[in-house]
Amino acid sequence: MGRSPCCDKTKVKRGLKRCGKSCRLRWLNYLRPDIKLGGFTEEEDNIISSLYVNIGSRWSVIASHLQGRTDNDVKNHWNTKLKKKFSTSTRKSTTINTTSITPMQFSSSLSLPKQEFDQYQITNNSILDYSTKPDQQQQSTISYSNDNISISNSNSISISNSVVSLQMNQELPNNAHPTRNDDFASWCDNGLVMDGEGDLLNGKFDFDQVIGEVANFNYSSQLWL
DNA sequence: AAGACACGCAACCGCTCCGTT
DNA sequence: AAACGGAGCGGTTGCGTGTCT
Repeated sequence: MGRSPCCDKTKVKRGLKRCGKSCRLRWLNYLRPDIKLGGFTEEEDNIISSLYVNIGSRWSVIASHLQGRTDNDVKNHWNTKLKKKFSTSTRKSTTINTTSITPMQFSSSLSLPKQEFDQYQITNNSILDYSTKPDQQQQSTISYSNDNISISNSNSISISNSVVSLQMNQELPNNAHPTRNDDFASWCDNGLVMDGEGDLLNGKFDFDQVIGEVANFNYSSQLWL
């Protein structure tokens, strides 16, 4: 037996033949007065990309992080523009070995300015290098003027704000990995640390291990932004 | 000038979830 | 507990418009 259509347009009397469901959708996606149309900012692009890396195509969750944007709008924007931009940028990024699971060793303390994404990504690569190239562990000290991140010798990282993180890894289906307490949290591109629901986190994070570009950690304290 | 092609985006389709009966 | 219906969601389509040849 076939499935019944979502609405019966033969009963719609005139005009564009919109049923109740179509009207509702049009209101939600287009006519609502608080909706922003077009013109995505660089910051919005970054948030969308970051969330997509972490939680996948959960457009409603992603849209909930962008004021005035609908899931449909975000989805269209991703499919038409960001997907290409994103695949181009990840092709250029450093390839990281994802097969080895290596305890993360930090030999330096560092802090990072939230705004300076480029510098931060360089820093991330350096951190990853520590996990994949043990012979270089003692060689670098990185520091910045602000104190958004600090890393100690005891495999823990403190995050005082929502900050930039590790580059995406296309070889993994999802950048979120379970921690010991069965919750999820991960780094992502462009300044966010979030859990499996896409909620942003800050607080103190204790690393268990690093798998490629993904860090497993327990967060001993967490604040919802 | 016109046909082909690419792109952006509103809307549709069909599925799942969840509250109600 | 089961059935039902509405709401919400993500994938996809189709149309209008712009660009290229």
